[in-house]
Amino acid sequence: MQECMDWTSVNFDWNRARAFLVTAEEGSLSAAARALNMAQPTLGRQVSAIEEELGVTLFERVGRGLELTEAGSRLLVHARTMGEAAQSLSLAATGQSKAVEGHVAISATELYSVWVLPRVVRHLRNIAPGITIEVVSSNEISDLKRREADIAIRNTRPDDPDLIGKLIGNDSGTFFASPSYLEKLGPVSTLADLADADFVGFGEFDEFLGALQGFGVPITKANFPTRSASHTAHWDLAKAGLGIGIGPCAMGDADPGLHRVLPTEPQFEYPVWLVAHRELRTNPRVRLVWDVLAEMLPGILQGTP
Amino acid sequence: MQECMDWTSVNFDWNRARAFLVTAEEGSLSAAARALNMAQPTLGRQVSAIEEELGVTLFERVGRGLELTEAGSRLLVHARTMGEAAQSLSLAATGQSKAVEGHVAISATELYSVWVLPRVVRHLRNIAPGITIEVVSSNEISDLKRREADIAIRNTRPDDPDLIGKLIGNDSGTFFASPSYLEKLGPVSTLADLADADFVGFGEFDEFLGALQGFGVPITKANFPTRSASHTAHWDLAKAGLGIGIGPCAMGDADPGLHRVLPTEPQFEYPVWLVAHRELRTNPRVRLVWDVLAEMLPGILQGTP
DNA sequence: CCTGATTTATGCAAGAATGCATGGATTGGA
DNA sequence: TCCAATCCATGCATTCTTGCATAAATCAGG
Repeated sequence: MQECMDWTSVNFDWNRARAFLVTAEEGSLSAAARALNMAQPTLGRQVSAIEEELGVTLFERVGRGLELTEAGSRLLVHARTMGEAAQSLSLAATGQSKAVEGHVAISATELYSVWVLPRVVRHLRNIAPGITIEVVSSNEISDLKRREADIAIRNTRPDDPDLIGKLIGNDSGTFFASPSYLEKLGPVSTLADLADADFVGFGEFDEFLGALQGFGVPITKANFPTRSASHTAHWDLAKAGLGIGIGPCAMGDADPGLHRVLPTEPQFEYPVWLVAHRELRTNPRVRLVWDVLAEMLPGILQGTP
Repeated sequence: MQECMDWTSVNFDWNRARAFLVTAEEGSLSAAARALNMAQPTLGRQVSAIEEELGVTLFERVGRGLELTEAGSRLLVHARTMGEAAQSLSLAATGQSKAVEGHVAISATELYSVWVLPRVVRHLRNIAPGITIEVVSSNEISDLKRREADIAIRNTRPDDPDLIGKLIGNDSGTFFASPSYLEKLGPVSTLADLADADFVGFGEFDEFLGALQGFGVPITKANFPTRSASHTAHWDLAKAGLGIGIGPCAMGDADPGLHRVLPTEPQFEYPVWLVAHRELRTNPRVRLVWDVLAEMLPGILQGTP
């Protein structure tokens, strides 16, 4: 243990680093000031101050608005790490705070319940021991207004004005099948080669079939010898070699028991929304779970565990 | 790109996080105040402020001195991440600063020149494009006073009062040999089994032999059929299967062409010092290289690339 | 070309953080 | 047991930062 560390290099004003970070991310001093609930001149002075303190020009004053210099973008990555650590610190702190105790129910589709939520819940248990989590696994659009869940992960924008939503990003799904079935099927180079393939169906049958045909997959009802209303069952049936299934790209790619039928096609894109009661957002423990979900979901969906 | 990010969780006072970090690392408010060139009451108030801001008690006031609470230690890891990022930011900034341009010569032993310095130089080239680096590879104790090098990595504490030194940590070396030679040698379970082994010698012969015998290795001059004054040549001779060589544990463990002769024995421990002119420490570009070395060396020596 | 909206920069008063000096408390050793 | 050293907490004058109001500058669109 080195007792006498040299702190001179961390002796600059960290708040100015924060000013630099959110100014760069938001794109302008005014927007950053709004985001931080501060006055715009304050942020401008902080940015100028850190520029002088570090001896580096971070932004080029080009007309209205600022533009990152090359040095600024190189320094921004470190400011981002600081920001992420600050966010983690803040989240973990509100978790440790004895004020947040109680129960939070998260609703998600079946596949998300087994694919993304376990990690999130594990992390939540670490940073907020006082919170108990309930996972409501359902393919139905869970009714938040009836308190079946406090937070829901959905694939559509919420339309109810009482609900507040946050767009996390886009997830994508594609065709997967077990290696054994792919061997039986023979080589597949285009979607047209799937005319005689077996598919494992799930959910609303006609809607599903229509979507596939819209993508140029030449299939009919005869291509569905197996079928389940449960998405997890559908997934396991595909894994058992009974045909081609559909699931999130990141989930299938991470599963050694499944391979993509085609490397890139087809690509089903759908948005991922976090939804909650507008009033519940102010509840500290729901707010904590919300923030942790918003922090972790993008990484998980992009398949970077 | 999500345009409207939520910055509320990074909206706390980052300087207070810094106060928390160095107070925890230094162990007391007074020591932290000295390290940061601040007054002790200031730091005390900042720590109290962040405790109230986060709603978490970070320190237990126990007599004289503070003691981290459990929540505090859990939050400290995030503060450490912030601090490391802040240090990287600061270093990269002084590197980008156009003030630091010129030449810096680093002296190191032959093995360190090929094992640790390449990574450091690569990193330096990234964060400080204006600095050119010269690696002075020499087993001799390079004379800093004659300007053969600006910074030296040594294994002894500098005794000259004009030189300033910083202890990086301890490195350790042990016996390595190629798989082919280990097979030829047969099973080895204790140091006594090495009485008939071939060693590759290097450096001062008698001193080397004495040190080995002091470790309880039963060898004589007859055990040294091969020998080189160059440490890198000695290393490559061992890699070529000509006998047992000695080198840093982390370096040998990372080399697929070499295995340890014995899993833990013998363990040669030696300190690693960074040395420079006292006056040169104030030179910004030398200071930058010094700081980067101090930051990277511990990780490299412990074999965590 | 001109207008309106939006941005960055500056002046000034209020507020907050800082440093110094000091008091109170605890530990370790003579 | 007492003393010296060390540490944390508090009061107060000073310095620094912040926020508001406003000016100057730039871009988009009619």
